[in-house]
Amino acid sequence: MSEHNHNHILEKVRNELPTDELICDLADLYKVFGDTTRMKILFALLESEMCVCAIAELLSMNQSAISHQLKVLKNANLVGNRREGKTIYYFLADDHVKTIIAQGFEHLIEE
Amino acid sequence: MSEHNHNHILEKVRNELPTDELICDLADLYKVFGDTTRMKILFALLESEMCVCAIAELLSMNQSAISHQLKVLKNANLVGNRREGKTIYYFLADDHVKTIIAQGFEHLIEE
DNA sequence: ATAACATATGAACAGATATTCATATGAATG
DNA sequence: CATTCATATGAATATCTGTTCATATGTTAT
Repeated sequence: MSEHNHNHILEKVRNELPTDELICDLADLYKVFGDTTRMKILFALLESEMCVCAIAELLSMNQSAISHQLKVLKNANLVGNRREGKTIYYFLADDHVKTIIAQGFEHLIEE
Repeated sequence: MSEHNHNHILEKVRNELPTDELICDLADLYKVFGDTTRMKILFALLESEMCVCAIAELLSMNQSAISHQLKVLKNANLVGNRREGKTIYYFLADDHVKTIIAQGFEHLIEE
């Protein structure tokens, strides 16, 4: 245990930290963006709504994998879906996806 | 394999998809935000630069865990550090951290 | 030089996560 | 109502990830 006295800073920072719950929620949200498959799905939906099997074909992955990931995206309220007969179309839920991705982009290009 | 014909959409979307490499880089960036410990560290640094042991004390975690996570943050160019004698201070590398977190926030509060 | 302190690193382990396979649900159609 | 098609779901598995422990590096002071 260190006797280093950073108590001033600690107190200051501690008061400004969000609650554990909020931090968890935020981390959980970003976790959703932190997977290649889901990121590809989001990019695809950025262009057009798509049904599950079209996404699967696009990414050359099996239908089950895509379904599982769409569920994750839906739980995070990043996508919505609508039924049309047998097929279910998925689409981006709101514009945050676009802005969040754009922000990441900007960070990357600055190296 | 489905005989459903979504070939029009597939072609359209395929042409707009970023390269696998870019998508991977983006996912890797968000992965870094997708962990509670790292998120807490980022929030702390948002207030003030801090040395490793101060962060460890703040989060009640051992020094090694914090060091490992700081390395992850540094590899993603999200934090930088400077040495002052024995102690090493970490700080946010740029303003993207702030804007990326803010964007996630906005999504959360909209439920 | 040696001791003490701050941080970094590597190996090991436990817990989380993505994909696959098999199967279930649910809608349309003959 | 039985079959087919589109999607969803649960269990199993293999991989990845975060933390811990032990130890190494590097700096300061005696």
